[in-house]
Amino acid sequence: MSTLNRAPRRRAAATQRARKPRGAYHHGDLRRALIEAALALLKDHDPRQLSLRELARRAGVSTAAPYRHFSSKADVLAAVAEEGFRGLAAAMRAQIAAAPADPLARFREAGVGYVLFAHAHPAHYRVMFGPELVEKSAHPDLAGAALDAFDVLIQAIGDCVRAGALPAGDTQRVALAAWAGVHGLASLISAGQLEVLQFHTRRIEDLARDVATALLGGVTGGSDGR
Amino acid sequence: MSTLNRAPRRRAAATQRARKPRGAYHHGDLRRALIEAALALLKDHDPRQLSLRELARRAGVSTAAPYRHFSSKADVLAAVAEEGFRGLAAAMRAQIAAAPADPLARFREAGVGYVLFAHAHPAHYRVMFGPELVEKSAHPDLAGAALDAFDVLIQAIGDCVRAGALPAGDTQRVALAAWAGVHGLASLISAGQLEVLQFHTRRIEDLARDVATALLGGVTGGSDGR
DNA sequence: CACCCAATGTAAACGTTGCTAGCATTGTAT
DNA sequence: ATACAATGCTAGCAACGTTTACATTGGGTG
Repeated sequence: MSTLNRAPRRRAAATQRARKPRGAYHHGDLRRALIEAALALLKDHDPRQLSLRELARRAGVSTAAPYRHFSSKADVLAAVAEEGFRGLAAAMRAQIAAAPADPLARFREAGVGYVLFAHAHPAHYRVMFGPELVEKSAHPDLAGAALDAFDVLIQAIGDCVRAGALPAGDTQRVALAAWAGVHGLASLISAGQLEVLQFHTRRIEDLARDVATALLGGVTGGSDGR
Repeated sequence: MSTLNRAPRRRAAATQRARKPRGAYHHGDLRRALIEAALALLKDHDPRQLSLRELARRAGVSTAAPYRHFSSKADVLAAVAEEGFRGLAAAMRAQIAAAPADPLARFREAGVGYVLFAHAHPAHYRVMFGPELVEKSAHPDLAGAALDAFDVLIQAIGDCVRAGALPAGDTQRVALAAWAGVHGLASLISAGQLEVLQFHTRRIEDLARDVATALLGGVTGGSDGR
């Protein structure tokens, strides 16, 4: 008789926020408002329940209005993801800025920043890498922002190479391994996989530093960073 | 919300009510048929367009029939993901079986197997880690299958420790780093991110081995495997 | 200033989805 | 043979993404 959690009757909406500046017919910057609404929603909701209609509601416009600014829902998500990649790059840069001058340590902290961003904005992160936007090439701005973020890692690696801390000629390979490592951890976190594996007791930042350190020094026994 | 219609409690593998064969009205094993239909669909379609109604259509039953066997769409996806984790574990074990006896090499090949599975079944992989199933704890069988897959890595690491190739006492940390690394690469692949970063020219297996090797030996200069 | 038209909003509708309610049919245990 | 639990069906709801046709606006041109 366990009465499993039945899906609750579709949330009775009534979240209308007649966000209308001075009763204007024209909104002013609906495009921006929609993105903002999406970002706000993602702060504490699954990406699933991010619907175009809900965004329109929050912006105080009709359900068809968004189509004047975006060609599809995927297009909105692409814009949202683009912002996400900018935030991701910023998070990495911030973490680097707070690190010592040692280039290897800075490289590692870039990874930590990456994971911290994903942990701080899990829903946003899921949009960035979720299944709705597999074909990134259809959204050039998105691809550009993603490349920019990736570039932070490339730069950090370049600094290491220049300082002689990493072998030259390997940048791409190292960058891929680094990206994979931090993205993997971030992804496991935002997918709730860590709890399944019972890692939830550790602090995220420590886990991130562990993984980054392992990547740098190797798992076999490298006693490098840290 | 009377909710008398609960899915029948699922027996652990041992017993099963004799599966009824054909019959025009009763399907026989709808549960199985729905999962199979989902797997077939995922072979060449996005997880997005995997709808319960479509599965019902393919199984030749009405749109409400699936609810006799699953309590929600998420429940179906959980079953599908569960199969996925079994396949993932099998892929790792297969790759290990084809590797030399050296435990470190076997550990690395487990990672390669992981990535190859994700590359071979991207849509399935996306279901396994996608946003629909964030709360895995609601699906105990799923969590169990995921843990089983994780266990392949743990075992491989254990072998390394016993052979003295990895320091003892670090298993969890090493396992997390390894899982993060391979999952990250797999995830980047199945999210189409590699094309954005212009890695598409390389063979997946080589990329996987690169990352796995980097994880083992460290990026700083480890000249380990390969 | 008057006008026009492109940009931007609205309303209504279509088809699809997840899910529920109530009823029909079946296989099996009594 | 019959009762009953399991399992199917039809119909319907609310929400969604998207399109179409129409309404309102404001900036640029006469």
